[in-house]
Amino acid sequence: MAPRVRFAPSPTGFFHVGSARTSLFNWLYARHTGGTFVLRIEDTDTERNRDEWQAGILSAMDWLGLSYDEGPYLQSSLIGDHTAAAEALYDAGHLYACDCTREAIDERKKDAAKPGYDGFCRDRGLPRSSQTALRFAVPRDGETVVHDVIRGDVTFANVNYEDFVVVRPNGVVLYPLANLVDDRSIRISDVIRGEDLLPTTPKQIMMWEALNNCAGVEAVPLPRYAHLPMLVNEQRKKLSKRKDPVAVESYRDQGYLPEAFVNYLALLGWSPRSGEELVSRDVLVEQFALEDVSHSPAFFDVKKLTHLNGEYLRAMPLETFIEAARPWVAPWSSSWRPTTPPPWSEREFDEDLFARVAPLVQERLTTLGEVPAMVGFFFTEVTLDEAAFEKTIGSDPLGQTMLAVAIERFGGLTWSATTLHEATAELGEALGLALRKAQAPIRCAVTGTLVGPPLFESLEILGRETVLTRLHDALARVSA
RNA sequence: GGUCCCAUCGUCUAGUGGCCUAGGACAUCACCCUCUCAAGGUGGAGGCACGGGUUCGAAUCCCGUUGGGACUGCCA
Repeated sequence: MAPRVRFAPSPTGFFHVGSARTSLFNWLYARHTGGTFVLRIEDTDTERNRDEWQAGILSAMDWLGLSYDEGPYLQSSLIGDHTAAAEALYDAGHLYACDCTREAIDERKKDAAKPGYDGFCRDRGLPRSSQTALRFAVPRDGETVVHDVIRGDVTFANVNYEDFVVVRPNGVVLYPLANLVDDRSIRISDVIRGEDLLPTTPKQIMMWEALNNCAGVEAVPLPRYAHLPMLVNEQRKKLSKRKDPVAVESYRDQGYLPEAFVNYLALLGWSPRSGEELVSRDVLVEQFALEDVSHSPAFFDVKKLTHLNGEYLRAMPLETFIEAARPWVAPWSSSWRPTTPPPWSEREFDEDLFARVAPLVQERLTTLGEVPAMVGFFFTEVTLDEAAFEKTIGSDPLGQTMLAVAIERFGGLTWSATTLHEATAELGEALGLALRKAQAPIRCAVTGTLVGPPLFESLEILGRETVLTRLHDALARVSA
């Protein structure tokens, strides 16, 4: 039977790169096997749950192209199932009432050999009330084995587990059971999730099997488990929402492409058998195998992501690139827009002009967010880099001469990149300047900086009038 | 503290007992190309955590040590 996998985020913050990776691996597995990818939102933590986070998850998944086949199911709408399962477990004697307070437990724990709850109420036969939680009676002996697809069999001795709380005094069923009941209801066959959940898996297996033996409960086969290695930061700690730059949305904002992001994420903890690193989504789907997932944690390296992004950017057909850049260069005509607007106005911007400029910048970018700064001088006044001006013009008489002769020569020139190139070379030569030196003051005067797109093509596009004006302005600035 | 997981260049990884003088990619350094900056090309430096076994032979298998991490909630 085709696998059924699920991604079950809780909407308690920005969509996290770790979650994105988990989601991607589930998606890849489903697509590779022809299975079903189910989305379930675990929205039962009313304290931290927020609608905007939920919308954020959906939009980030959409951006990454992680399409789901079923759902989204809302965990909050499945609460009836959770309660029914808890009742069945209670009736079968797997759950018992406990009225111990945290303080009482901690007090007894002081001189106990083992930390955690000591099973104090297990045999007290307390009646259920609004003051009692329900705990799962963990077998005192034996062991539970997790048959993990990635790690092999992992054995846990049952004595290491305390009788954990399953239902709060107010009747709310807690995560370990709720999550498992939903997986049963939705008939999940393969649970692919972060390694941080490996130690709690035995609890879920115990409850799953207990449930299968309860009267009136349909037996459901245990899912296969696959625990993915963690994503860590430079300190080798699990990525933290608080301290690490993990919001997927912020990568989109900076101008990373979804294809590059997906490609990079897939390479964290997995590598295709072909050994290639630039891997299209189709090839990812074709080659992905859970068995090939690595065992050790991976560091999320933005530098490598950035490199990959540059590769994707350069590989794009020009028209695709122009459209991809739209949110950054013409946000007013885009349905989605980054937080930082371009330094020009809608009136100043010119679509056709940008189309001519685009090929000049496409190959020198790593992210789309860099576009506005790189092409700003085409659409608005130059933003002068003072240090660059001082170096090439302000304190350099030859630079000033260069500007003066250029103004004279450019005035009567047939206007093209080639002729501008030749003219500049000749003028420089006459002054004993190599082309790299000769072009610097012109570049600075016209673009404001010493680095940028190819100069002569830029001059051609900018036009004689603008170029001459800027050369004059730069010269005037010296005498001022 | 307890339980569990993990361990190849700085980083992501290839490697499943001989093909390993350990391969690739990012980052880094040098040079080339070049109107700047990129891109590209060429080359360099850089790693099997340690100690025992097993074996004719170990990065690869076993044990131990060390190191790192996760979990240990009436959050999800």
